[in-house]
Amino acid sequence: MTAERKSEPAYPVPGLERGIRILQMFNAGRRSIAPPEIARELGLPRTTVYRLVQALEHLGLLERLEGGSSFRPGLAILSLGFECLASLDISELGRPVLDELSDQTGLASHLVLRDGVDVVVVQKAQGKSPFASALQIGTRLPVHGTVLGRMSLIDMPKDELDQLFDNQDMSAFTEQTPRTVDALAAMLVLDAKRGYAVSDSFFEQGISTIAAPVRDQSGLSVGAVNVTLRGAPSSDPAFDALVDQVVKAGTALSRSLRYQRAFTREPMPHAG
Amino acid sequence: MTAERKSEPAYPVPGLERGIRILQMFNAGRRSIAPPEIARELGLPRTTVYRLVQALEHLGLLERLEGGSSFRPGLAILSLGFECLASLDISELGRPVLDELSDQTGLASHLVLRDGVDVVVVQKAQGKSPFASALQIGTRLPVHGTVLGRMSLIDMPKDELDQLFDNQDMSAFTEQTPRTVDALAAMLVLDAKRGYAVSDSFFEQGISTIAAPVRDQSGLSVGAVNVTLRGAPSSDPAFDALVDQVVKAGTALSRSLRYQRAFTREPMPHAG
DNA sequence: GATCACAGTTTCAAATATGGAACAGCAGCG
DNA sequence: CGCTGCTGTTCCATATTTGAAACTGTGATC
Repeated sequence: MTAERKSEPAYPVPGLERGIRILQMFNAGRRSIAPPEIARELGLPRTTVYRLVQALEHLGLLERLEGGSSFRPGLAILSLGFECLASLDISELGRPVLDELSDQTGLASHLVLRDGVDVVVVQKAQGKSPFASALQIGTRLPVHGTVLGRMSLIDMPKDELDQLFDNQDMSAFTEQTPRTVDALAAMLVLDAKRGYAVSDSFFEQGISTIAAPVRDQSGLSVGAVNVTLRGAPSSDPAFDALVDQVVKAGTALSRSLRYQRAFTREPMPHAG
Repeated sequence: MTAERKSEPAYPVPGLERGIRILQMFNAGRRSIAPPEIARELGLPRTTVYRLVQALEHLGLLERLEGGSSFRPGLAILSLGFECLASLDISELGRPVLDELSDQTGLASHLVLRDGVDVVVVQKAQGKSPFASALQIGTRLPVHGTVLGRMSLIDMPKDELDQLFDNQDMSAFTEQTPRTVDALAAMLVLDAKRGYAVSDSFFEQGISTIAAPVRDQSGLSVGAVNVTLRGAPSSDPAFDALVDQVVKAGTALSRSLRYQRAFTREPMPHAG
């Protein structure tokens, strides 16, 4: 599911990798898991799973569903550098921009960053929109199958694209999903020229999206911002205004990012 | 730093535990760490640390600061069941309540849940307050040294308190911090009677807090809600109104929690 | 320029975690 | 009722990870 980095792990730490894989099994639709499921899905010996689960529980990363032997994520998850990610420059600086975007449009807005062949939701705002956002912080979406993903890719040279999707499956979600890197690249050319992208119920049915790129200090797109709305955006009378607002939010975010990232080196050299 | 669970791990998975400890070294004031620091602080062999760090990088949990060999948390952190925690009942349901509280008071507000001898910030709202909240989601605060913590404890029987703090150090942050369980218990009696707690620059200098308990379906306090303000709250002319609003938010959150948790068992039994 | 301290990497024997096998407890089913 | 399949747990030999030692490179200090 999650993008694999390079192919070979160099030096293995199986205990660690497996424990992490267990935690990664949880998502918005999967809030509790029992050990046998883990063993089956990860292809691990039962004994090992019980040990891992015990260790994770001991660390507070898993909590036993009362009574039973199923587990859900524990609060200690939030101690895993998340506090750090939450204060991540772009995420923190992005907040006001997203808030304003949502306020002005009355729509839910999201900021995503690309991570391999996924984009990850790192910040969102809901404003006073009647419909809550469908995306949670931390949600991952396939980069090739969403406008948010495509906006994150528009500055990537073709050879890097090839490399990125080498051996990656490009499952089709709808008929419009590109199934080859070439098809994707063709879409990206258009996307780049346009400077924004619109999906009529592209990834999720009934939810449409208008997205614009977010660039870092090097001027290359590293993520995207969007608003989500019900129904077909192109039929919305305020469509052009909407696009304009999203694009503006994108450039505002890019500016924050450019400004900030230069100082990301060693904000607080630990005083040994 | 983080609360240890039970004393003995039963069955060890050193690789996992150590990897997790590395990730836990990051916090709001510690955004990047170099391997030698890790080795020193965790008391691990250098070789081992390099291997662990490599494994974590491979998993996308750490990112190499460009050029150097220091690391910061990677976006894959957000795949560790965090999406699940983000949609955690109380956290999700708490949002509107916090938003309203911040809107009405113009102050930053926070929702914390108790986890061992810490409380963890699981949700926050800033409203249009001129000063941003000092607390990040995921931040842990010592339960005995903060009003948020004390509000989370007010329903705990003395013997459980003793057990909880058995072998836990109760460092003093200010002169008012209770240094023994007995002293804490005495404060809690008063806190419980009052139904809220106020700190004049208690934990952090210059920042004051008004907190109220949040109870689960069993009627016992499991967390707390607060607003933070600059200066001394007791001198604020709207003090009584503020307290009232915070307490109301607390009971509103308690209601959501009571309502929701009953269904937390197996929301989506995986269709193996 | 020589010396020292530290960062980063590789090797390999030794210590350790791992997982197969075996057992008990339960539920469903013929 | 006994059989079968699944879960949870314990034990122990073995295969694996681990970490001391050794080596290189770099930068500070004398």
